[in-house]
Amino acid sequence: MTEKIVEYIEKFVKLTDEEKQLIGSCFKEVKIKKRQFIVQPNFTAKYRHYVYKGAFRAYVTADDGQEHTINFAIDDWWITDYNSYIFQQPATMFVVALEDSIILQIDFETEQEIKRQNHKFETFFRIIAERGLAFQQRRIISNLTQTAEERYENYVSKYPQIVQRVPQYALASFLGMTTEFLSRIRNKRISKKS
Amino acid sequence: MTEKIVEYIEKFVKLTDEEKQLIGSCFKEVKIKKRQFIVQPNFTAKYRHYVYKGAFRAYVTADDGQEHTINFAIDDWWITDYNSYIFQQPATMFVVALEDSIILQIDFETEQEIKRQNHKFETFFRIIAERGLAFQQRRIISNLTQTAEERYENYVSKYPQIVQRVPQYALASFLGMTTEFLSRIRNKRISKKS
DNA sequence: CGATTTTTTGAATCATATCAACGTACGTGG
DNA sequence: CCACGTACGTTGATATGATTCAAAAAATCG
Repeated sequence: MTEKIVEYIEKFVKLTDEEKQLIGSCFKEVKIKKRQFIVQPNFTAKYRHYVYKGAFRAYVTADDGQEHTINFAIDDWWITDYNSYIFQQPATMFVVALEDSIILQIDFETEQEIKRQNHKFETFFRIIAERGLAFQQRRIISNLTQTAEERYENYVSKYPQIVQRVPQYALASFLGMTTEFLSRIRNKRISKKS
Repeated sequence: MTEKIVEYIEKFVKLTDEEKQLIGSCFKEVKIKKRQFIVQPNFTAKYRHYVYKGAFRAYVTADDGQEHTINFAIDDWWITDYNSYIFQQPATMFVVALEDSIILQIDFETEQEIKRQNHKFETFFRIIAERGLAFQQRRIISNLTQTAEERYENYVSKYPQIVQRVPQYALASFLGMTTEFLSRIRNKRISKKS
């Protein structure tokens, strides 16, 4: 089961058989049922989660009770409350399974240890942090420059696999609009096409 | 001049005198005049810039010509188009000096080399990427959950030094609103206070 | 100083939210 | 495997936060 994550890591840094063995052993496989939480507010996020198979949604709830989706993660993506995990502070986000899923998780202490021990793992985590940074920068730009409809069209064309797998209210709150408005956008689009 | 950046790096990783010497020599000091660009669209961002003294603004221009501020950087902050720098692809952003400034810049190849050579530098850049990630996550949450007025109040209380130093139209576009609307918010606030 | 850039103000308009009600689909227990 | 309840998506009417445009006022700069 850890073969997949080793393969993933090898896309970024070449590993010896011994290193593959080591890094594989750092991750624990966990089955998560739909609607189960893997991160909750006020608890420190102890793990960084790699999605082996399944789908997750990270969100916050505003003062008025509304949920705002911060991120999605499906097969081969990572998810956690980074602010909580990196600084080992209480989380502000929920991370919940949208389907029955399998994750591979590494805990904070173990991650620190293997980064300290082996330059290659330090490099690997540096690379995924940088990629996350670039990814989020693109999202910030999209949010600032595009209308609700453009953000939706853009997201559908870039991440069709996610659009298909997540509930519409979650997608709407990710894109910064209400469920109702997203519904109207979709209907408009369908009637345009036909 | 490079003492300051070495001191900054030492906050995250302890260095020997030799390493201090080495990392200091990787940065080049450059004076930048107000309104001068250090990153421009279509050119690959060759450098990561540390602001020794001064103020910068990173922004994109949308199809309709409107400018949207992506980031600010003042003394002791870093700035570049990360998407361009990390992947060495053509930039989409401008980065411009808001005042006469002094920066310390490291070029992509040099950075790669010192990260490869010394575990500590790899660690350092991993840490700043992670912090950037956490920082941007907070911004995304703020944009999704708060009204224009709340975003402004929040930003003023967290980054008063920046609010004081950047033009209002730049701040407005950073916070995702028009200059006019920000002006109205500020006036409302002043009259409330008195 | 005059010229340019930035901020302010007012009025009209627009994109999106809200609220309420209804239709649909799904998953869960019997 | 059906039926029921809850979760999800749609639609219409109305409300509102924020934008747009235009023009004046204020601040900054050479």
